[in-house]
Amino acid sequence: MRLLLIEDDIALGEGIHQALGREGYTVDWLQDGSSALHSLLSETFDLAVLDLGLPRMDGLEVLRRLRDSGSNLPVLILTARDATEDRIAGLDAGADDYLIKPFDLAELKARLRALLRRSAGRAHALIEHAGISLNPGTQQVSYQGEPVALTPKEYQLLHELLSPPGRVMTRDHLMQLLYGWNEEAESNTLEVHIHHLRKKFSSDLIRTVRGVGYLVEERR
Amino acid sequence: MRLLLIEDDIALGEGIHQALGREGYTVDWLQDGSSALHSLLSETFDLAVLDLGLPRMDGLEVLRRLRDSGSNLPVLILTARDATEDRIAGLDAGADDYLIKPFDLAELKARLRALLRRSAGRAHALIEHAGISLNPGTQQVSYQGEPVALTPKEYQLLHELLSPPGRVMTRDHLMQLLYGWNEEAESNTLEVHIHHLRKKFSSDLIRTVRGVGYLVEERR
DNA sequence: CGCCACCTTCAGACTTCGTTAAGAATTGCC
DNA sequence: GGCAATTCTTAACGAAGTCTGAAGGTGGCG
Repeated sequence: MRLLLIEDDIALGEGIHQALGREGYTVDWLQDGSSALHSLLSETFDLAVLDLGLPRMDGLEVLRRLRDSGSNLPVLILTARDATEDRIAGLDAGADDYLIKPFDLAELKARLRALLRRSAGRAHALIEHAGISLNPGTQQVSYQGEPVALTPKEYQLLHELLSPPGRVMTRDHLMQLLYGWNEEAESNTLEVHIHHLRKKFSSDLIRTVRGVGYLVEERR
Repeated sequence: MRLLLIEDDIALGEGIHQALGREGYTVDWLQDGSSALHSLLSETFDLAVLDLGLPRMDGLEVLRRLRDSGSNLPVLILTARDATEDRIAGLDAGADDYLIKPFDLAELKARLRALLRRSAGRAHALIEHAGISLNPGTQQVSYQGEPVALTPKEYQLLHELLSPPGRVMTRDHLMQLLYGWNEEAESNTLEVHIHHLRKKFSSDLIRTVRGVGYLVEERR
C-alpha cells in the first residue's frame, strides 16, 4: 500500500510518517500543496492524507484539482478543531473522511484501514490465479489449498503482480511500491524478494522480462 | 529513451548523468544554454532536464525559445530552493515539472518516469503492423500472435522503425537513438541488430536503403 | 570487373539476474 | 527494556543473456 502524506507541520508529519510506516504502508511525505498535486497526478498511490492548511497551495485547492482531473483516490483530510467550515468544504470537494486535530494516531490508523477496505470493496473478492488464492482483506495467501506464510514485502509484491496478472510490472514500479522515493535500496533486494516468492510458490510463476521487470502470465 | 541534461555544475551533472545512465537512459550532457538550445532544435530527444542558472544563455531563455519553435518536448527544470519566482516563471514558460535543489536522485528518477509516462500516454496504444504488435507500455512484442523476446536495443530500433512505418530512418538517426553522441560504436553494431530483428521476424520486414538507412514498408 | 556497402557469423567482454548466506534491522514477547 | 524470532538488506559469486568488434562473404552499381 502506497500512501501520500501531505502535512507541513514537521513534528506532526514526522509522527504520522513513522507510525504509518510501522504499519507496513509505504509512505511518501510532502510538505506543500503544489508538489503534492503534482505527485498525485503523476504517480500512483492508494490513498492520500491531506492537511488543509498548507503553504503554496491550499489543501482544499489540491483536493479540488485532483477531483477535477477525474481521480477517485481515497483522501482523508486533517483539519483544525474549530474550522467547521473547512471540514464541510472538504467533504464537498470530495474528501472521503476527515479527522480533527489533535487526533489520536490509533484513530488515524483505524480510519485509514476503513477507507482502504471501502475502496478495495469496489473491487474486492479473492484473487485466484495459478493455484494461488490471495485474500486482500486478511492478507492471507494459500497455494493449492495450503496456507503460505508471506512476509509483508513478499505480500505486497505478489499482490501487485496478481492485480491483474498478465502485465509486466517494471522494476521501477515495484521498487517504488516497496520503497516510495525514500531511499531506493542500492542493492538487489527486489531480486531477493522475487526469489523468495518463487521458492514459496513455483519457480516459473514469475517470469523475468530482462531489462524491464517481472510478470505473472495471464493463463497457466 | 534519449535525454538531454543541461547543467553547468560539474559535480551535480556528473552525478545525474551517471544515475540516469544506470537507469538505462541514453544521456547527453551539455553545460551551457546556447549549445543546449542548438542541440534541442536540431536533434531529437525524448526529454530534457534543464537547470535554470546557466552560463551563456539562461535556462528560462532556452525553454522559451524551445517552446517558440513549436516543440512540446517534456522538460523538467531544476531550480534553487529560494527562487520561487524562477519556478513560477519556469512553469509559465512551458516546463512540465520542476525540482528544487538540493533534491534526491530517487525523486528525480521518479519524476522523469512520470513525465515520460505522461508524454507517452499522448500516443500510447498498441502499434500494429505487418503482423507485429508492439506494446510501448510494457515493451512486449508479438509476431503473428506469438510473443517475441527482444533485447533492449532491438526493441528501441523496432519501435523507431514502426512509428510510423514507411519512413526511411537514416543510419545516423538510428545510431544516435542507440548511443547518443557519447561513444559512437566504431563498428557495425547497427547492422548486427538489424540482422537480429530480421531473424526474429521476417527477413524482408526491414528494407535497406543503400547509402541512407533502413525502412519498414508502409503497407504489406 | 572491382569497389563499396551491407550481411552474416562468432567469440569474448560486459551486464543483468539468480542464488546464497551472513549480518543488520525490526518486531514481538516476556 | 532486553531477548528471541522474524524479516530485510548487503554482498559475493555464478549463470544467463546481451552487445561489440572483427573477419570474411555477398551482391549491387559504376
